[in-house]
Amino acid sequence: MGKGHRCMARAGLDRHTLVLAAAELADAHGMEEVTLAALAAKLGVRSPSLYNHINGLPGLRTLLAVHGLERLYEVMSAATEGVSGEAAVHAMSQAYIGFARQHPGLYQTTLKAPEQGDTTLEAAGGKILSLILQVLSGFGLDEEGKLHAVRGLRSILHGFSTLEQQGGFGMPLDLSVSLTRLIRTYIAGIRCMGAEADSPE
Amino acid sequence: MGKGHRCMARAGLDRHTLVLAAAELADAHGMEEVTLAALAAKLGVRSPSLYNHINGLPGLRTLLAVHGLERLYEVMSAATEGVSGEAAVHAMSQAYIGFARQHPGLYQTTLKAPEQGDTTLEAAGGKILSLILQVLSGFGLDEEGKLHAVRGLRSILHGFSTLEQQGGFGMPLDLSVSLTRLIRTYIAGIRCMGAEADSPE
DNA sequence: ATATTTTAACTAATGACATTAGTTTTGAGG
DNA sequence: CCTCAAAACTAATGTCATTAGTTAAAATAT
Repeated sequence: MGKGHRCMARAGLDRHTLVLAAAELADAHGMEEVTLAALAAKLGVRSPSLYNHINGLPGLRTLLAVHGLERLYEVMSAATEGVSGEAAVHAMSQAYIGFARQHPGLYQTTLKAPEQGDTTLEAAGGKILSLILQVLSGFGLDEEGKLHAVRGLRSILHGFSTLEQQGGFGMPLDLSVSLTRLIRTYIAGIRCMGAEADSPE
Repeated sequence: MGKGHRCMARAGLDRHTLVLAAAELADAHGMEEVTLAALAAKLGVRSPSLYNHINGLPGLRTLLAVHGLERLYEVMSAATEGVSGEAAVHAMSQAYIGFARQHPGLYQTTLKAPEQGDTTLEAAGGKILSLILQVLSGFGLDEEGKLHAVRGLRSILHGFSTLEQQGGFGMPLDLSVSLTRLIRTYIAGIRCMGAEADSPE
């Protein structure tokens, strides 16, 4: 139904519409500007009306996190389709960084809220974890080694994304080259260390 | 007139005191709780009084970032004193992660504000960059390779810190082991790749 | 010592925001 | 047509940052 100009018909909002609009705000203006006031203005309603669909600003942030993780999983999963080994790691990494570049605000929300008992959020994160685990198969790592490697790769990808986005890399040096080299170096390390003994520090 | 000396009136506040108090707030309760209202309450004054010393909340955040970077540089520098090679990389990394663990709020501010023209902030970041560059010497990297490696190591350290702090690592696996393995793997990668040709992607 | 200047503190006021409570209106089902 | 739950609204409260203008104390000059 049409968007009334005044205090007219219902706006026909639902939770999903709110999340999509909030994601647009986040990517366009940054997460600081994702306020209920701005979201309500964008949707043509008053702020309190949003409470019919979401659980306040914290609730919206959680929904954004889940949405972001699901979208992130999609691009990562699509990128690794039919690829394996080192090529899969590179493809997945490019997809991850690309997502963060294309959706800076939404990406930021994905790390926000590890609330306890939020099964949807945990599930969304779990799918990404499984995907990375799968991509890291075939490098001769045992189960524990794979888990450590997942942490390593996630650290690399998240750290690179964050530093890139807020200009932490001030040096005039090609970012794509940096990323490719970083991933290649990490994989080479996994390969080179595979044969060695696990020397304690 | 000479402006080199301080003139303290009633409560004896100055910029440094404010920054220290704000850093305590940040580490104790998180950056969201670092408000001018909370800071003023902690210091026993009213919020507007703080404007005599800082440039509003954005100014305070910038000061916190500089302070955090300087403290971070101190621990990183101290850790690498008299060490070199792989041991220096490990020591520096442990110091970095340790700082982030001990000062979660202050660490968070160090990435916050890359404002333009802020020379003190750039200087503080530059010192850390130089230190990492120095630690990465002696691995047979050329100049460009070293710059890429700095980006890599910073990504690793920042990504690991962030994910660790907000519980992104949900798995029941020793964090110290993960970090040590990650650094060791990265260094091994640098070593193993040193001889190879720079194959394009 | 007294006067002047500087400045750090204050009070008061404004505007943005989130949130709650209570009210009206809408749209769908009986 | 009537009823009812949901979705929108208005009104109100409280927190926060920020600005303007005031007061008083410390530092400095006379």
